[in-house]
Amino acid sequence: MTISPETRDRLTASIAQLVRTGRQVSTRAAAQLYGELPSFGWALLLPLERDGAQRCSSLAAHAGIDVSVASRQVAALERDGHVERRPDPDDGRASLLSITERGSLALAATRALRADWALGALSAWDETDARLLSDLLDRLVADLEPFAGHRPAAGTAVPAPR
Amino acid sequence: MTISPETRDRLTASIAQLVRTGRQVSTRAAAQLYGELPSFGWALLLPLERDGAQRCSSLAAHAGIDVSVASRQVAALERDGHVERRPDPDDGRASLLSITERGSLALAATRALRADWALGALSAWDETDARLLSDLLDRLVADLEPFAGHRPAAGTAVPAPR
DNA sequence: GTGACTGGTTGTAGACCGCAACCAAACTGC
DNA sequence: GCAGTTTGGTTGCGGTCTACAACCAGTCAC
Repeated sequence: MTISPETRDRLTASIAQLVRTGRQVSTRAAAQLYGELPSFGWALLLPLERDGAQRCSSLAAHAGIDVSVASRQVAALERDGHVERRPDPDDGRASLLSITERGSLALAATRALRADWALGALSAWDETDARLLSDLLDRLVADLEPFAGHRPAAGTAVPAPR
Repeated sequence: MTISPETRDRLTASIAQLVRTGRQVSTRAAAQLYGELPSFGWALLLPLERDGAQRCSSLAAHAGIDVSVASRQVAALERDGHVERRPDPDDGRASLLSITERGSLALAATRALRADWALGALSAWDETDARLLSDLLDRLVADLEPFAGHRPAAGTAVPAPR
């Protein structure tokens, strides 16, 4: 036995609520969270800045989205000059994407905006609670991951989605 | 000062990750989470079952979506016989929505499916951790709420989204 | 009764998403 | 080296979820 049905319901309700609120915040407080970047800019530019130039498929995997989606988003970022593309020397089919000066600046600006915003939204939190929540969330995400990513492998407890 | 920048970044990253994973789970594990209901069925039928017949606008507010969206979703549920509509005796413009027998059964079936699913996904959790996380999440949602709901009131620290 | 208000519906449009089809480069075997 | 297959990426298309604006009809104030 793991957790009681009541607690399970409460927990799933809390999660659902957070997901919903998160979506709303990200549309309402868009200016504070995105800056001049499009909504997906953060998720794509951050790995580029942190891990250096990489392929479109790598970004897609990292962001947990389909390559086709990443392709379009990257194209948009490239149009806006936040990202630049050069042919991969090791493989003529692929492109290596890297963040531009302009992209770095935009990312930094967005980071600062987010910091300000978080300062207001999380003012009631102290260090230990925040860390505790973060740890628990990471654990939860890790447990949920198998049900999210890569479509269910054959023979798993997870039947085909439809 | 509230929490350190590092912790703040970590926490926001954890939240973003949960939101993303949550979205993926809800598409991948759709069959386990929704049953025969459409994706929005849970959010609408649950309040109807718990609080009894109510108006469309009430459901919308509860679910945190626009009335127009709720109206369409309710129409779909009504077409499928999960919900029925009768004129509000107190106000001829409004309809009172209530869950039907069929809706109740579908909701119960979905609830059972979810219980099974959660049993697997949350098998590593114990009661105290789950409660703790749930409490922290609720607190977080409460702090985020002002930035989510009702468009920013004039004179608030939150400028117009765009 | 006339005018303002309000609950709800519908038209329209935008943001994301994934799948399928496709192109071109790269690898494989012979 | 040349068919046949695999692989990185792009594009076409359709579906879902969302909000806003325009609108209709019933209600309320006076």
